[in-house]
Amino acid sequence: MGRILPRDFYNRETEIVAQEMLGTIIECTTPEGTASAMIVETEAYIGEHDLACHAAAGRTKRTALLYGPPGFSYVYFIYGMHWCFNAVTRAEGMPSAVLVRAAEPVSGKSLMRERRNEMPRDVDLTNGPGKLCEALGIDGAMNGVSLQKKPLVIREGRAVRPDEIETTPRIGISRAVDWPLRYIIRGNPYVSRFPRTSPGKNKQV
DNA sequence: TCGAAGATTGTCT
DNA sequence: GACAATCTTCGAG
Repeated sequence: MGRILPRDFYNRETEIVAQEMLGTIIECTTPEGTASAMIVETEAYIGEHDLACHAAAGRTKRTALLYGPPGFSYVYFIYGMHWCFNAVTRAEGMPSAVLVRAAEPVSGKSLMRERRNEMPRDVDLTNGPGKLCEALGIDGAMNGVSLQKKPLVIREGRAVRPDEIETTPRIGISRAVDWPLRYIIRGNPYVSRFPRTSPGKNKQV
C-alpha cells in the first residue's frame, strides 16, 4: 500500500494539487468495511474570485472549512440527494479545494456494488461525484475530517505522466463555465464524461 | 419564515 | 436530450 499523502501535499497551488491527485488512492473505512478507488478525474475550485466556487459567496458557516488548513475533507450535500467530496488545499485564508469527480474501484468492490444498488458494471460504481461518495460510503459524517487518518485517507497510487493528463472545462456549473480547471486521466474509462470532440457547441453532452 | 438555486443522477422519450 | 426527485444553504423580508 502506498504511503499516506502528507499535509504539505495539499498546501500548494490548487491546480497543481488537482493534477497530482490523479492516480492516487482514496480509501474509506466504515463499520461495513473498507473500500478504495484510484482517482481519475478532479476539478479545482480556486477561491472567492472563482464564481463557481462555494467560497465566492464569502465566508459562511458552510464554506468555513474552505478557509481552514489544507489536507481536510469538505463534503457537502447537493440536489437533496447526493454528497460530493473535496480535499481542501492551500494555506489558511485561501478558500480553495479539489473536487474528486470520478475514480476506478481498487478494493472493496463488492461493498461498493452493494451500496450502489447492485450496479452490474464496474464503471457505474464510481464514475461521478455523487456515485463515488455513495460507493465509498462518504457522507456528512466525513465532513471536515483529516485526510491523513481513518476513516478517510488518500494514498500514493500510480504515477501519472503529464502527457496522460487532459485538461477541460468544469462540469455541471453555471458560472465561470469556460475555466479549464478539470483534469482527467486521458482515455480512462472511469471518468464521468468525456470531452466533446465535435466543434461548435459549448455544451457538454 | 420564505423562496430560489444548486460542483447530480436515473429514467423516460 | 429532457426532466423530475429532493433538501440544504443562504439571503431577503
